[in-house]
Amino acid sequence: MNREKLNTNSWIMAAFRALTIGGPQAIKVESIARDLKVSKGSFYWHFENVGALKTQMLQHWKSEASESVIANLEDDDTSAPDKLRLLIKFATGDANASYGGLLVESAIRDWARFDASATEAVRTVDMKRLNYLGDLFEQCSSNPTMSETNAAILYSALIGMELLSHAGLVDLRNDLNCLLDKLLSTTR
Amino acid sequence: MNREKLNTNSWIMAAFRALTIGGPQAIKVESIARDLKVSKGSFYWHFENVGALKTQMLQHWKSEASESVIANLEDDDTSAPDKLRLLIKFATGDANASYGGLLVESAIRDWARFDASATEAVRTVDMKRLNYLGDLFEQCSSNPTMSETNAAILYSALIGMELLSHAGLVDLRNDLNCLLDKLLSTTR
DNA sequence: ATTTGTCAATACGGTAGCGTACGGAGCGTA
DNA sequence: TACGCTCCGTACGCTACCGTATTGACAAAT
Repeated sequence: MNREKLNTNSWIMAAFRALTIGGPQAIKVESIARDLKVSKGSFYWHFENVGALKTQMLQHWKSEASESVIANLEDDDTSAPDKLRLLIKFATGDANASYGGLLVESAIRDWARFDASATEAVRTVDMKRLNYLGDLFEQCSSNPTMSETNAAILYSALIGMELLSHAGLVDLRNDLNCLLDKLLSTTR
Repeated sequence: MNREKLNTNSWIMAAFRALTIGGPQAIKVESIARDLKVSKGSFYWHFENVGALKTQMLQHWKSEASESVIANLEDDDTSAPDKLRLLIKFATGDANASYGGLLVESAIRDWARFDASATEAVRTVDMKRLNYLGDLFEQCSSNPTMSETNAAILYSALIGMELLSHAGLVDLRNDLNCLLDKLLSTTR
C-alpha cells in the first residue's frame, strides 16, 4: 500500500497537471483528489480554499519562470547573438518538462485571459523576458532604438508559433531561427 | 414591454458575448438566458442541447472568418505589399466588432485549447489565412521558398502580439509594420 | 502507555448547472 | 369560436462541485 503522506507541493503539482490537461476550469478539488487517490478532506487540511491553491500555483510559476531567464544570464562568456540562439533552442526544446515547459506556459496564458491574478503573474514574467531580450538585441546592434521592437517581435512570434505548432501549421524551431536571422541582419 | 420573440441567432449572438467576456466556460444556458431576460425554456426550444449551440457558434465563426479573408482578395488592383499593409491595418483596427474582431478571435483560440471541435475550426481558418499570406509573400519575392516561412512569422507575431497588447507590453501596429518591413527587405 | 499532532475519510448542506416534462400565452387560420 | 402552431415559463430530478464538521488512523513524543 502506498501510504505516503501528501504535502502542499503534491497538490500544487497535481493541480498543474490538471491545468495543462483540462485548462483552468479543471482546477477542481474533488477532481484533483481523485487523481491523487485521496479524498478532499486532505485538501482542506493543506489549503484554506481553492483560491489559496491557485495563488500558490501562480507564485510557484512566477518564480520558476523568472529563474529560468536568469539561468541563461549566468554564462557571460557567450556572445549576445549566441544567447539568442540558445534561448530559442531552449524555448523550443523540452516542451513537456514538469511544469517549466511550454505546455504549462500556454495553459497559464489561457488562464490569464479571464483571471486577474493570473494576468498579473503573466505580465510580470513577460516584462522580465522582454527586458532581457531587449538587452540582448541592444548588444547585437548599433541601432538601440530597435532593440525593444525586436524583442517584442521575437517574443510575440514565439508565443504565436507555440499555438500554431500544436496544429502542425508551423515549424517552430526553423521559423524562429529564420526570424532571428532577419532581425539581426537588419540591425547590424 | 419588449415582447419580441427570439430566434436561434439571438442565442448565438448572446453566446458569443458571453464567450468574449467570460471565456469558454461562460457558455452556460441559464447564464445566457438571464442575459437575454428569458428562461431557459426558450433555449431548449431552439437548440437540442449546449453542444448544438457550440457547434453552430463554430460554424458561424468559421464562415465569417473565412469570408473576411476573401474580402481582401477582391480588390485586385492593389499590389501584394500594399495588401499586406492593409491586412495589418485591418487586423489591428476594429478590435471589437460584433463578432469578427480580435476579441472573439482570441476567445475562440482559448476555447480551442481544450476543445476538439473548436480546435478543428481554428485550424481550418488558420490554414486559409496562412495560405493566403504565403501567396502574397510569393508575389513580393523572388525567393518563393521563404514565402511560407514569412507567412508563418507574420501570422504568429500577430497572434502573439494580440495577447501581449492587452497588457500594454507591445505596440501592436507599429511593431507589426516594423516586422513586415524586415520580412520584405530580406526577400527582395 | 498515554497523549499530542498530523494527515485523511466520511457525511452533510448548499449552490449551480444540465436536461425534461408539462403547462400556458399569443397568434394565425378554418 | 375552436383549433393548432410557435415560443416561453415553471417546476422537477439529477449531477458536480464547494466548503464544513466530525471522526479516525497513524506516528512521534513524553
